[in-house]
Amino acid sequence: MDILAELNPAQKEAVEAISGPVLILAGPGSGKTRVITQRIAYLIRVCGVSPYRIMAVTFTNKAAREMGDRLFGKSEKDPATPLLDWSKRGKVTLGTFHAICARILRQDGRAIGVDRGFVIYDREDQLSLVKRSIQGAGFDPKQYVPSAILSAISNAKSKMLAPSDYIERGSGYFDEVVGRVYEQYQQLLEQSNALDFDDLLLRVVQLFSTNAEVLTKYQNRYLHIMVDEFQDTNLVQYQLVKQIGDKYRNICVVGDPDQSIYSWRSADLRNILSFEKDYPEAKVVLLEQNYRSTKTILETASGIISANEQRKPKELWTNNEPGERITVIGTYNEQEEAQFVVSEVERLVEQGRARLSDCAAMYRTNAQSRALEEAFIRYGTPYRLVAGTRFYERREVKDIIAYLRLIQNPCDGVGLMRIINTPQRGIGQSSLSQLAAWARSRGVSQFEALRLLASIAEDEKPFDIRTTRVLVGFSDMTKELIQRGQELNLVELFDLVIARTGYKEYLLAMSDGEERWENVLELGTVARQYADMGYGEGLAAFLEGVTLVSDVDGYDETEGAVTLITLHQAKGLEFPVVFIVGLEDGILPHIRSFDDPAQMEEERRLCYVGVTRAKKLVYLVYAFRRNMMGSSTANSPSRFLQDIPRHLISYDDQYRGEESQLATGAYSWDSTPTISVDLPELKAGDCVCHSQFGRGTVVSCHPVGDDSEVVVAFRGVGVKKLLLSFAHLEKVE
DNA sequence: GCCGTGTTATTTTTT
DNA sequence: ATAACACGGC
Repeated sequence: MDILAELNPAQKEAVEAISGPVLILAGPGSGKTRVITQRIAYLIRVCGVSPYRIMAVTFTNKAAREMGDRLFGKSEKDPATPLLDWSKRGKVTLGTFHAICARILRQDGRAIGVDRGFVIYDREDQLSLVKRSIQGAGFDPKQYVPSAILSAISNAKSKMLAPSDYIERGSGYFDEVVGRVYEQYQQLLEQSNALDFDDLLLRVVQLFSTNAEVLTKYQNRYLHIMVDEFQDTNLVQYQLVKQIGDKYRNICVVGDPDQSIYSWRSADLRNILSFEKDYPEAKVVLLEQNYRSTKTILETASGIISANEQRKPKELWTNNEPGERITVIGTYNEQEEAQFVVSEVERLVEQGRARLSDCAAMYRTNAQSRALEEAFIRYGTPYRLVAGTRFYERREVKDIIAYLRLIQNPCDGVGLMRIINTPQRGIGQSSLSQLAAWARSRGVSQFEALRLLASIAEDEKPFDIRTTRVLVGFSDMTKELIQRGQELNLVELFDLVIARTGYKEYLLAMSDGEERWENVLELGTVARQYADMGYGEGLAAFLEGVTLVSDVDGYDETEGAVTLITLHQAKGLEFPVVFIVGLEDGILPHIRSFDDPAQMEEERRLCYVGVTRAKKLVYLVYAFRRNMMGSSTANSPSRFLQDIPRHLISYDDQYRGEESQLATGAYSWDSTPTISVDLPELKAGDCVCHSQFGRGTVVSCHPVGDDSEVVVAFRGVGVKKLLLSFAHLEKVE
């Protein structure tokens, strides 16, 4: 197969420009992922570059996996003809910055004192460490918001400021506090043999700048480096690319300034400018032809983004059909908004114009998903929430992970504190502070203190008999787990942890215990994938995997359900039908960005990203009233709507400012059920089956208009209110 | 030390 | 509206 066939001239240019730095500015839907994959294939197949010498950095794990699938096939016997042999998969360095850096540090971190067994702290772990650091630095933990301090610390790290730099540069009281806490925080991290997300990157930069030998090794290896979503990289990431690519300078970065939406995570658009400055010989390729959207959608998006002032104008164009006009619609409140989305989806599906999986509803904040979910449940329309309570953030999942983490790395202080009394074993606050004080007086970590406690003679124990007994009991248990861990594979170890801690019984005693236990079992399924790796190796790989996952990683577009997703998560995805809800001033743009023009522009880009996800149909929905945190507020339609040329909108008489037209019922949709199968007669106590929720028992059933509202308690799911005509309930005997 | 109740902050987005 | 958190009684 000719790799260059079916590429347009600009894409071809981007693929063929293999020597020297390249900057690809790629508009939405311009085939940039395709260009990157073809480029890799071209390097290997046509130019004879060893796959081992290529690094490709993606924004999410999912993007990495997909790129791998496209290049090498999904499995050894993938029927689709991939561009390259399956055997070459795994030879290309392919992953997120964080995953790649974790790998480098396991390999070579020793050179700067990073122990091979390090664990990675996620945001929750970080927050708990910040709380401890606030205290450790001598401040009142109630006086400061840990998340604010954490984000200041993370910001500092993204700018490569060490605690001492930060304290030196800081001005004012808050900076002083942050600096001191940062100092403590970093110290605690080191004691715990742990790295946070920022450290993963930072330590590699440090490794490379202090250790010429290691740097040279990587520089010699990576003949070609490619970075996707370059507009969302931060300073450290840029530094990293520069370091590794410095020898061959075959660096290809791909991005779109208009889709930069992560400045709050310290992503810095200036990286694109710096690139042009640092690599003046760089070839710049513009990908401006859009293959994704209709003309109407593209023009809508252009209308929205053109209003940004800090921006280089560019000309996107498409050969696609003009398509249908977009729909702008005002509803009374978020319930009506959600109802509109569901009924419109149902209408499109009935008319055969879309499948459920073709549709996505996007929103600015996670909280907005609730109203949508409720409507989808009531109508019985299958949906898929991309980030509910995230699986790996669930308490029970994190507990088990903490046990496993402690086995890999007994220094893990945050993990230890998490599980030392979970399940409860009588180690309360006072025991803990005694232990902490004793550990400090001995100059050892708390975990070491436990070991020490177990070993000293009965009559010399520093605590009372009861406290000592529980602490030593815990110490013995972890000791056993760590020892047995040496000879067990991950699944056996997993089971042993649960058996030895009584975790199952602990969960099942809770009211929602079954559901939680299922989550633990689910985690066990994940662990199974690592069972055939050697001890340590499997455990480390598992822990790394579960910490670096993102929500979109588990997202599967083939599922027969509507996607509910934040605008941020939607980046890089596409759908035939897109609903953006909450198009109101205060939501999108978000109220927190009102006072900063730069942030305001980012909100606009976010809106742009949403619209450009769509292939065929776009619905922009806003609500007149919205309940937020308990109270109801009235919002005006988003200012972004005003920048859409009128002739592109099919239903635009709503938001011209006349409040009377915003009343409920200003639009209509078919509220009568169109499916006229024989509905089952249901009464309390009946067993029913639902396509999504499975088996359940009817709690109550009463008529509402010519329909019935059924309340069902689903096993392991909870109690749901459903409309009989929509829910597709089947009666089970 | 545990468990219940009342109080409070929380919500912008996440590798 | 909800969940984490603090406080007080057992």
